[in-house]
Amino acid sequence: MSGVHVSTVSRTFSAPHLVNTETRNRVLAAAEDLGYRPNRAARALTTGRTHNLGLIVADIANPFFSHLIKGAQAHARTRDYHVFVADTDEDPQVEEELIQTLAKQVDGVLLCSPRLSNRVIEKLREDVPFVVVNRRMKGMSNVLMDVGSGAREAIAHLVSLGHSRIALLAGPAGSWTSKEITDAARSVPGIDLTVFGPNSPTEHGGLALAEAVASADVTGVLAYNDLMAIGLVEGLTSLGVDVPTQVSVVGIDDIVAGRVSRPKLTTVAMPAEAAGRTAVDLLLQLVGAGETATPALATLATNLIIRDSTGPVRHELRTDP
Amino acid sequence: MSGVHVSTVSRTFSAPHLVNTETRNRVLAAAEDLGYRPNRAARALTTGRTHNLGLIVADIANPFFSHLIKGAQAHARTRDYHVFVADTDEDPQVEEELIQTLAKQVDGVLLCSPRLSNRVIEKLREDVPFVVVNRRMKGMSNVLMDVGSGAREAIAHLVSLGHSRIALLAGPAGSWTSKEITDAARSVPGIDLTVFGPNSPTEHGGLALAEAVASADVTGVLAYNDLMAIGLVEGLTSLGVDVPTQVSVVGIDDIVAGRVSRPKLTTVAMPAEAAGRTAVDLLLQLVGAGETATPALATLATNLIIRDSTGPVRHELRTDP
DNA sequence: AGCGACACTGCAACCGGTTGCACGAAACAT
DNA sequence: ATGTTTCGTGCAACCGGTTGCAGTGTCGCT
Repeated sequence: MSGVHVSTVSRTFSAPHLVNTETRNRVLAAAEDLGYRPNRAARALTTGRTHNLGLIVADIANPFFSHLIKGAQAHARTRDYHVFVADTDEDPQVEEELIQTLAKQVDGVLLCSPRLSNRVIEKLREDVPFVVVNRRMKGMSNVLMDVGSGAREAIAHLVSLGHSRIALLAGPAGSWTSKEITDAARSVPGIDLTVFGPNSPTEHGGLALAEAVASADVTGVLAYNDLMAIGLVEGLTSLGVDVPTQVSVVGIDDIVAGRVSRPKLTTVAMPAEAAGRTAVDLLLQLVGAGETATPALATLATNLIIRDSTGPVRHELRTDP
Repeated sequence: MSGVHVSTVSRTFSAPHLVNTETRNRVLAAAEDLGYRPNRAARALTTGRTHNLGLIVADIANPFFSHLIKGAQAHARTRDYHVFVADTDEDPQVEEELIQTLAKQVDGVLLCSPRLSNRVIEKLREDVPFVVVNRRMKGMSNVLMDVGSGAREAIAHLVSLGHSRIALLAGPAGSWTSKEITDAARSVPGIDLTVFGPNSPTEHGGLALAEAVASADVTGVLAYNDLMAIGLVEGLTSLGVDVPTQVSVVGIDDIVAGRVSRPKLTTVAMPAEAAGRTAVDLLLQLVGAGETATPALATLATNLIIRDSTGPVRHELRTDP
């Protein structure tokens, strides 16, 4: 209605300095009037930039991921990007489909704790730039938590309390983090380690292991995440095994539920929000640089939070029957 | 490479019956070979259908929403739709921007527990079809939880335990659910109700109210959600007020943290996953029907789950000083 | 007055598909 | 053998923007 060519309208929004102030104002006024906003999808057709990022997680209900998501979304917003989140339900098949669908609708994808094989990820990478969180992949940008040293710290804590027979509840198959934790635990000398898994990384997964843990000859447990640890504690308690006097339990993640459950959960805190922010930074860097991009690696520190689910081993109760 | 016109390729994917079986196979083979997939965004330009839905929540870290999201995503997937989730951080401003950006990239939006005013929502509605969850809006499709009767049931439970001086911890300003709960509570005869709020619907929000609740002359509390209830219990406990012997607390939502916190939280369960599924159904119905759509209303039942955070009032302790 | 520089703005091709229409060939009917 | 369908495919316009190029008008300078 302002009687100008579409290209002028276009420039008003994407290159304001190229259009006369007065014309621009007229266009803006008309746009305001008609409630017009440039169509991002159409723009993406020619520019190749959607100004959207995709974020894929295995389980949106896992509080660890929620915080990562919040960090990523808030940070992306400050860079005029939007983050679309999708949940794979721990299903590698769904994960792959999701990436392919997302590929053309976003400028880059944050892949968090993928369950896919490295090979498939390498292939998908041709379709869209990636930053992989919680998995080390050569030649790609990664955001990692130093979960190995977190696990070692947790086990050192158990050892310092006198525990030497320790169980490790592994996470899901395909999880890099789970492998990392397992390797770290195995590398600790002088302990007797039993590994259970792979398991579903949920409260239910922990609950299901209660009997096995109770009948195994262990006094300390490190779980793949807090959800499992909480489930385990619940299970042990209902079996009449007290935490921490009979078994000490350490989780990983530091989610709210761990702080309010009783006993309060000792855990390895993961900087989820920071990871989300960092991942967005690396991804935008990658997107901006195009083909020439150098993959970057960020490793974030973890730290042990000692609460009430761990305590000194009681030797007298653990003599032979 | 298969030597056919683009339009034939297009038809191979969007109208297979129009193309010769043999040609189709050749195209599909070539596509497979080149890793070609139709660009959804480009398709959307002409068809007006992106096959994407947007889902907007106030706080993705709230477990109630996580389950709603999972329900919606899983259900949408079976209809060949994808759901993009975005978090507003409880900020109406962000909520509005998000809707506008999403508007052209999705076929419809699920707006969950909006903080925006009805007026603004009515306006935004011209840009994109909506289904509003947890808010009654005339002329629009809604998915509601019968939170009013849930609240009445919760209060009846408290009354049956002998409580009559009851506190209500309201939710955030602008929340329809909060208003609904408050109205329901006020409509219960024979109790002495104190309303606190509006409050931040988080653990921290509940924690912050502990002192006020402790010094108010109440023996029963109904909180806007479990997160607040958990925070309140934490706060009361650290003030030396025991739950449930001195104060009984009821939450709303039935999140995991409530089941593992001690005492286990009595709560009004909300069918979050079902709500997500239902909302997707209504939205697709709306999208399919275009302008002629009749708005639908779905109300889902809630139910009281009695656990350990509520108990009989102890009259002897509550005599005057 | 004449000329180049500069600031705007319009033109048209393009992004990657979709779709109504037309056309040719094969199949069927008369 | 000829006329009529039917089927399969190509053509070209279009969706809503972006952008290189060219054209116009204004201004300053010699």
